Amino acid sequence: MLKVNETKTPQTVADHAQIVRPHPHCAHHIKGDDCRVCQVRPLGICAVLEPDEWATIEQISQTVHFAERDTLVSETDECTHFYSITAGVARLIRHLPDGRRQVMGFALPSDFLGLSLGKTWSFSVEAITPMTTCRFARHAIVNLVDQKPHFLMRMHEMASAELNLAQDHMVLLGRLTAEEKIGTFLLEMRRRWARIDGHTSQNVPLPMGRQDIADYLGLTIETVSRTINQMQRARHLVIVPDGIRLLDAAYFEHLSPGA
Amino acid sequence: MLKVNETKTPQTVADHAQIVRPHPHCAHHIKGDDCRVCQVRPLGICAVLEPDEWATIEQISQTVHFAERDTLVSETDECTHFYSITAGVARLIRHLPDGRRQVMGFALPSDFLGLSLGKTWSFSVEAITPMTTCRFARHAIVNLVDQKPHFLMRMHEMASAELNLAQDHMVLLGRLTAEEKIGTFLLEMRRRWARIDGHTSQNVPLPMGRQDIADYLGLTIETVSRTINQMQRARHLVIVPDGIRLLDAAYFEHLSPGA
DNA sequence: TGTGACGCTTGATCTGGATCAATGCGCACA
DNA sequence: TGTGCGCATTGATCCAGATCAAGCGTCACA
Repeated sequence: MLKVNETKTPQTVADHAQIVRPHPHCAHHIKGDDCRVCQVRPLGICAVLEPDEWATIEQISQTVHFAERDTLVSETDECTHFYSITAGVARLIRHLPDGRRQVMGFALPSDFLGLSLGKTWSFSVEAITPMTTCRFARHAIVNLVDQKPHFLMRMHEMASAELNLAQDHMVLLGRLTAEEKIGTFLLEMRRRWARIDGHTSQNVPLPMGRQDIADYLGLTIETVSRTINQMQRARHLVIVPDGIRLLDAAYFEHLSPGA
Repeated sequence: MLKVNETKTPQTVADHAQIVRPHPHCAHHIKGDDCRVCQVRPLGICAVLEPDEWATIEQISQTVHFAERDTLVSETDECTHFYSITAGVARLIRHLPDGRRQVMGFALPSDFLGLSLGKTWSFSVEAITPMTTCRFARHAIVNLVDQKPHFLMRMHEMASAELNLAQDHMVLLGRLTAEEKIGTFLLEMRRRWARIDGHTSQNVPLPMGRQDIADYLGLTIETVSRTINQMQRARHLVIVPDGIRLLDAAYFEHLSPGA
């Protein structure tokens, strides 16, 4: 799953993007996950569970699909369920009363929604592609965390990693130029996809639209479009269907301060 | 501790700022905290400990003082100790190779440094005022967390609150105007001081300099200075020694989107 | 009572990225 | 084979906030 058939053609990225989209159904539920075949288990919240604990998790989880543009959770919702993403991509977003938006991040396969264990969401989650998730009732996870300290420790590890990413992003938003923001973003996405599919490809799938990238980086859609196209004209990358391909990795490494 | 003698004079803020500064010694250690007299215990990491657990904490902690401008931890350091702040204010800061800085946040009394439990720091912590901290060896806290799941849960709660603050700050950095950033910042500081000293005062101590505020809000020092002085000319606030006093709370509430 | 360092303020000017305004392009559906 | 809609691109212009450049007040120390 999520393996890229590495080739020299732009289709590689298209294939990759294709693979993260399961099937275009509306949200529906299927009882009974099978942890033995879960592709993201070693990366996600379940990585610390022993095989004899899989049954426990299976009993409290459901597979839930979402279609593109579905809202998984709304920032005003009470938090009744948590989600572990097994396929697809979502945006975590906060809305201001006047329509301004800030995208807090993108949720990829193996990411967990609900790390804070709080009773309310503080952001909306909207499907960018069709998604498959492993859904848990909040109370079931709270019970599990009470009974299995190593599971709580795993939640804490993942929340800490999230906090670290958030701090990286504060530096980006507060102190980087538009060009540095785009470059850093592309390297971040390449790194995250590599962790999931196990390949270090120069192809970076970008299932989110230009407006989402702009709202993630604190820019406008015009600046995102212009900057990426300037990078293409300068032969630093090529724009391919559903993403970009990095041509000049050194340029991006140099561009991204502190990494 | 940290009580404000509420009066109508600007001296209130100066008094307040005075009180958060213990004494101007260089960093030195005093063995043996006394949790019974700890002023921030109900607010900090120790809030979940029962009186019979205080002895455990006292055994693994030391009181450590820092002078203004001392560096508590450096972003490249290995993390050998954690700190619970009992008095004073510090800045959490990331440096870019070319000298640009991003202040991730300000650490106030009752804040804990090391919530992520990781082996390395990802930011520097620099004392803005003289500080008093309760210091713990990392391994001692890791042991404690292993033995007392409710203590781990407390760490997780506080880390989650931190993540939430970080996300608020991303919205600020990415989507607010300079005026909105300053207004939101002042309300945030008022709220945080109120939690510590128990008063809702219109006096907001600002022990950090203008440059620190600028680096926290993604602005320049000139824009911070101009904006605050414009607010003063418009009678929304008055600048007092070591801080500001809010005159027109409604203006600030209206200015700050989503709060 | 200097004096020099430091932090803050204020003014003049500049500019990176926002805003405003078309245009293009691909794809779903008639 | 159209036609309309949603997105991306591109150009022209604008402006919020950065940059550049003086002051100014206060405090530590000579």
